Amino acid sequence: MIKADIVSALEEIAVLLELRGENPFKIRAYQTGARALETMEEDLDALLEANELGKVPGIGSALIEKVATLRADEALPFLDELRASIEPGLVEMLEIPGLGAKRVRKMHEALGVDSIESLQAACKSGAVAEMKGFGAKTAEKILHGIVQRAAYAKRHLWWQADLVARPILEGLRELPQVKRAEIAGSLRRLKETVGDLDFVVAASEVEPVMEWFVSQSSVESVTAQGTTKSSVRFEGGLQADLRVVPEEQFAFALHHFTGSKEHNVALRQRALARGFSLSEWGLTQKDGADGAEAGAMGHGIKSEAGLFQFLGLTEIPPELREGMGELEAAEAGTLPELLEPSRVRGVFHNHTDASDGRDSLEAMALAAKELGFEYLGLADHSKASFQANGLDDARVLKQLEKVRAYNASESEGAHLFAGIECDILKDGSLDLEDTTLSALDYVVVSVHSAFGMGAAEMTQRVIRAIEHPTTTMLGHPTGRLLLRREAYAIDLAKIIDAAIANQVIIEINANPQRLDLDWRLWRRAAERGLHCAINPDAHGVSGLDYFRAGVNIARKGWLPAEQVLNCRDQAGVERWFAKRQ
DNA sequence: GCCGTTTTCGGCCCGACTGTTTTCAGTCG
Repeated sequence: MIKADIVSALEEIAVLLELRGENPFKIRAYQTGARALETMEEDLDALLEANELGKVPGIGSALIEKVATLRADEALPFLDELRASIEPGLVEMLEIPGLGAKRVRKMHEALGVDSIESLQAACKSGAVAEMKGFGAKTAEKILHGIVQRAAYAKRHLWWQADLVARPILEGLRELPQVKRAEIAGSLRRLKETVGDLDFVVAASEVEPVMEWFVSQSSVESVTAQGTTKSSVRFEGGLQADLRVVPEEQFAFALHHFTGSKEHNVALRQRALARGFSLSEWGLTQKDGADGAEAGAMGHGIKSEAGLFQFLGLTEIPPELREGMGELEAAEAGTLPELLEPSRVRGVFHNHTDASDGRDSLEAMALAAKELGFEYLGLADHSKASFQANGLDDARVLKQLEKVRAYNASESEGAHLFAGIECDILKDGSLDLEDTTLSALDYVVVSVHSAFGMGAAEMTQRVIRAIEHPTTTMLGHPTGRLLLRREAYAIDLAKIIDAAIANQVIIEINANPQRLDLDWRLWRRAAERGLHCAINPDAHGVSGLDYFRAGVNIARKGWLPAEQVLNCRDQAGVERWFAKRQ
C-alpha cells in the first residue's frame, strides 16, 4: 500500500472510531497520525527500515505497527473488524452539514437509520423531530442538507474562490464602520482548493457590517447571524463566514482564522509552554505562571508579526502556516525568502493554435511581453495527442523555423524559446524522433494516455522518459485535475530521485486545476537539489496569467528563487538548456 | 493513542453559534 492509501486508512479508522463513540483523544491521535504521515518529509520505507518512524511527532508505537502492516500489504484485522462493526451508510451521513458522529449514532440506535435514504424518511415522518435533543428545525436542516449535500461538500479552486472573494473584500473595506478587513482561511494560505471563505473585520459598529454582508446579491441563503459571526452561502454552494471584532483583537482573530488548524495548535502549545493561553481573542496569562505584566503585553499586540515576536518567532507568512515545521524554522530564523511574481521572467509550457491553443504564436509572444516577461517558451502537443491536434516531426520543425524567424524579426513580443510537450508513450519512449527533439531549445515530457496502469509500471514509464537525453523537464507529473480527476498511480519519490539524478526539471503546472507537482513535496525535493519551472500550461493569451497560481505553490513549497528556472534571465535559461546532450 | 524542563499517568486548543434546552450538547472551524 502506498503512503497516500495508508493515510486514508488512518483517516478511515478515525471516522469509524468516532461513529463507535470511542475516546475523542484516541480519535484525534489517528487524525494527527494521518496528518503526520502525509506531511513528513522523510522517506517512509527508510524510516520503517531504520526503526525510526516513532521519531515523527504524532506517531507512536500503535501507529507504527499499523503503518508497517499496511505498507507490507498485510491485512489489518483492527480495521477490518472496525469496518464490519459500522453500517457503511453511517459514514456517508457525516457528509451532511450539521450532522456529526454523535447525532448519527443516536439516530441509528433509536430509529435504525442506516443510510441517507432511511434518514430522509425518518426526518419526513417526524420521528427525528421527536427524539430528545432533536427538534423540528434539526429535522428540517437535515432534509435541506441532504438535498444540497453535493454542492455544499464541494471544495472550490483557489483561483475561482479568489475571484468571488476579492470584490467582497473591497466592499467591506469601503464601509465607513470598517477599520481593517482581510481574507483569512485557506484562501489566504494559498491552498490549491478552498472549502469556504473567511473574512475578518475590525469595525466600530457590528450591525451595519453584518447587514451589508448578508444582503449581497450573490448570497443565496444566510446560515448564521450572530454578534460576532455571520455565515452565508453563495450561489453554487460556496460558503463564507464574516467575523467582526474590536480593533485590538484584530491581529489575534486574523491569525486564528487564517489557520491552519495544525499551525494554530502548535502555536497555542508554544504559548502554553510560556504560560499563556492563546485564542482568537488574545493572549491571557495562565494562573501560576511567571511574567505578571504579560496580560497587558498581550493587549499591546497589534499585528501578526507582533504576536509571533511575542512568542519568540520571526513572522511566518500565511502560506507557510501548515504545521510543517514553520515554527521551528521561525525560531531558528531559517524561514525562506518567498518567491515574488515579479521575479518570474518568463514561462515554458504553453500552447498555440498549432495544436490545441486558441491563439497564434505572435499573439502569445505579445501577451507575454505585456505581462512583463522577457521570454516565452512554446510547447505544443506532439502527435500522439491526436485529440489535441498534436504536431508530428515535420510540423515541429516547421514551427521551430517560425520561432527562429520571429526572434530574428523586429517584433514587439517576448523572445521565444522553441519547445515541445512531447507525449510519454506507454512504454516510456518519446513520441518524436531524437533528431527532432535535439533540434529544439527544450523538451517537456508528459503523460497523456494510459492513466490506468499500475504504479510500478507508470513509475518505470516516466523514469525512462526522464532518462531520455533530450528531456528538459517533466510536465504535470501526476496528471491530477483538482476536484475532478485523481492523480494516476505513480511513485513520486522515485520520480523525484530520477529527476535529480538526470538534472531534469519538474514543473509546477500552474493551471489552477492542476498545481502539479503538489506543494507538499517541494520543500524536501528542493533541499535535495530538484529544480523547478513554473508553467501556466496556457492554451491562450488569458491563460498566461495562471503563472501567479504557480508562484503561490512555489511559495507554499518553500522554493528558493535560485532553483526556479523562470527567475533566470534569457542567457541564464539558455545556459541551462545547453546542458542537454 | 500520544506525550513529558510541571507528568510514565493524566492530560490532550479554544470558543461561537444553533437548537434544544432552563444550563447544555453537538457541530464547526
